[in-house]
Amino acid sequence: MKPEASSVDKGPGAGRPRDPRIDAAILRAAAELVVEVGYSNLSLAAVAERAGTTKTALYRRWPSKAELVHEAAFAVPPSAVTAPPGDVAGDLRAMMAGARDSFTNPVVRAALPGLIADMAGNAELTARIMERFAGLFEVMRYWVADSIGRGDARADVDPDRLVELIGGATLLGMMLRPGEDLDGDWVERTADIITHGVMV
Amino acid sequence: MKPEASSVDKGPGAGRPRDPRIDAAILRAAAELVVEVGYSNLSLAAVAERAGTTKTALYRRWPSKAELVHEAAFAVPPSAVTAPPGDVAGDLRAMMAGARDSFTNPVVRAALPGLIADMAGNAELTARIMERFAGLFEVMRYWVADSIGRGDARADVDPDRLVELIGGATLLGMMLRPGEDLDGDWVERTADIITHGVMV
Amino acid sequence: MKPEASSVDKGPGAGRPRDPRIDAAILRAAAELVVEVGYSNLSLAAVAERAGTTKTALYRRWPSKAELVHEAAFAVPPSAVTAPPGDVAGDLRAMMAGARDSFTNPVVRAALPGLIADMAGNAELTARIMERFAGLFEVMRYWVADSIGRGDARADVDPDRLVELIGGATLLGMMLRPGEDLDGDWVERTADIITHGVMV
Amino acid sequence: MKPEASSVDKGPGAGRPRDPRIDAAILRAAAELVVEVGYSNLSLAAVAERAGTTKTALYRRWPSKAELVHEAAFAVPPSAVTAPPGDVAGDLRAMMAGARDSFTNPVVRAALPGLIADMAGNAELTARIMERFAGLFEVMRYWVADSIGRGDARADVDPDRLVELIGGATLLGMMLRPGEDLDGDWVERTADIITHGVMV
DNA sequence: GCATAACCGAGACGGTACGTCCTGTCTTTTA
DNA sequence: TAAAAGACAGGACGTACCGTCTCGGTTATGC
Repeated sequence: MKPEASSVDKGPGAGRPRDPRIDAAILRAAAELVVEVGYSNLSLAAVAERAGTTKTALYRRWPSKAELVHEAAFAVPPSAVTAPPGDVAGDLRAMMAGARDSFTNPVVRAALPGLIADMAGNAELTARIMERFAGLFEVMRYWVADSIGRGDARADVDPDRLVELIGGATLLGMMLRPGEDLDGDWVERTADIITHGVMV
Repeated sequence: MKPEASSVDKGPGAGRPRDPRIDAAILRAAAELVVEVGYSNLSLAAVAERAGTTKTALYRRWPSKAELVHEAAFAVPPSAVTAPPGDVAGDLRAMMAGARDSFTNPVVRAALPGLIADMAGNAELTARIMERFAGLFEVMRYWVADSIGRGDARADVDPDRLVELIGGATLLGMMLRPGEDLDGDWVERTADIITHGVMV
Repeated sequence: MKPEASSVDKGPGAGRPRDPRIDAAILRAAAELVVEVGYSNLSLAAVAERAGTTKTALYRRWPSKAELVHEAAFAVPPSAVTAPPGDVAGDLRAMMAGARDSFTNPVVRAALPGLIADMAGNAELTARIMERFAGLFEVMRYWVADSIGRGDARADVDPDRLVELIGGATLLGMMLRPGEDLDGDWVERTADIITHGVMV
Repeated sequence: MKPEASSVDKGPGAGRPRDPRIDAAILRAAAELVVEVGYSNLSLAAVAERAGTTKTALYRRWPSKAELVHEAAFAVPPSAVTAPPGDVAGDLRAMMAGARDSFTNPVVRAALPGLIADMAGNAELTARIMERFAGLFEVMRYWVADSIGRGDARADVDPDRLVELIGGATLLGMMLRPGEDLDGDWVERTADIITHGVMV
């Protein structure tokens, strides 16, 4: 049995079904532990123990620490912008705040640096993790097209670059401030530059 | 003997002096190996072996893998902008290209994700690595103040946010493209947004 | 359901009857595999797979690896001496050759050392395996009594010791020669000593 | 560093020397544990723990459980016959008792079945273990030649078969009696048969 | 000139985590 | 009920790395 990246169904099939409580217990244990000890000090044996199960059950579900932690950290993918009204400055500030909130989540914050390290040189893992954020790019493309259509944004604004700017600044800002969070002022000042960069 | 973060001189002192060729050989070996196998698969024993020396000599010089690789990767700190004339668009494009060039260096690219992981939760290491980039923030502050003074930049542009936007977008852009580099068009499109965000 | 040591019938009973072809397939697979990979490397999952069935069916029939292999190896219990005429030297040589033939069987040879190991500290298993050889002691007692009666054997020959000498020498001789077999000369020379030890 | 079968010296060499107390502690722990839990339940991690060291140190010294236990059990090789006077019956009885004493040693008794299993199919290990008993065959050859020379033994007695008979009967006798020992009567009765088999 | 201090190589040390394997049991669907 | 499939707990395996240490032996300086 090759482990599925996530514990998805694989047809009804025969055999004893996996106990879904074990899935949940492992994810919960991984989330707790990664916050407590950090990604690199996170041992899969410790996760299994806290989840009240064994390494065997864990490896049956996830092929690596990265896949497990990735799923534990991003159980709910970050949403870009929920309310899409026509206010460029407000929307960008909301996106910025959303990115800040996603990355500031304790589990994400503890897991992200390690995940980044494991992703490097593992294109497959990178792709799987990144597809979770694919929606963000899609939403941004619609938003930019809409803003241009309304005459609020310059015609040559590249939406993919915009995602990279917002996400990258948040990522780097978080890394530069171990211990502390990104406050409202930070969001304001960063969104301000981007807003002027987008507006017509 | 506590090892010095880098192999700086510590007075004449007595005793046999360190062989500087070993310093160089270790740094070279570390740079080569981190590119070949990646940060997490980099073993200090392997570095010592390729350098033709031993772990003992290595640990005498650097206290940890992170410190060693950090020094191997950033032997020359990245310069922000060399020619500082009064062209906002040109300057920002040059800074963007400079960041791109720094992060695209094979050794940096191979080492950075792992360094980020080791930095998390190690504020001391973070500080030491970050001080290498302190000059960037300083230069940016001067550049912004100058541009504002010339009436080319808006008065409320925050230079620190600007550094985070440029560096973060470059970092994230690199991470999203394992294998490929950031081309001129990428630099152009990203710098374009920032430029409009800065200009008055 | 406790499994029976061997797959004996347990009355007609209710429910679906066991498929006897599975019994045979498992025993054949166990015999083949123990020769190929040795006792300690023999996994019950592999036996089940080669037999075209599953561990469930296997464990329903035999409670442990030792019981299964024991039955696979000693499907036919070794006979002591088939023709019982009154020739001490000839009979002992025949017994010696019989022991040699039993232990030289490839399956027995591959299985025996592991079985010995599993028997140690498991008196119940030891008893079950040993009762398969109980007939040998019985036959030997008759044979010795008969030989003494005919005046061919000394009166104080202990038949149980005789069995241990013959079996033990064969066992040890086999162990000392991994790869090769015990030839006719070996049988001759060993039987010679015992014969003189028995004869009046 | 390939582990040496036994922790023999390998020249003066460089590097930190092995701590001989660790060798001793491991052997002692292995001897104790094999008696307590049996060979198959003996885990190398448990041996290391009881010895107050780690698996690493253990694997540095012995390549396998068999090699370690073999050395722990046969720290002193069994001597064949110490007093070699010219009494065939007495000498053989002494040899028999010596074999009995060797195999009855608690450590040997606990270790032997498992060792036998591991030896099977590992000719190299078999050879290494057997060479420890090579002296026995040598001594027996001298003893037989001497006895023949004195006219006490028949000329065609094969000394190697004699070793196999004595050792084999003891081995098998021990295996057939889990829990109990081989008593003086057993030695007497078995030696009696062999003595008559040898004497002229 | 010779002691001292720090270097160098080699490699063992305690410790920890890894990912795999196997055993014997249990739980499910299907026959 | 049995059969097939496969998950489950538990635990050993042998390997790899880390960062420290203990050696014997080698340079430099500095008294």
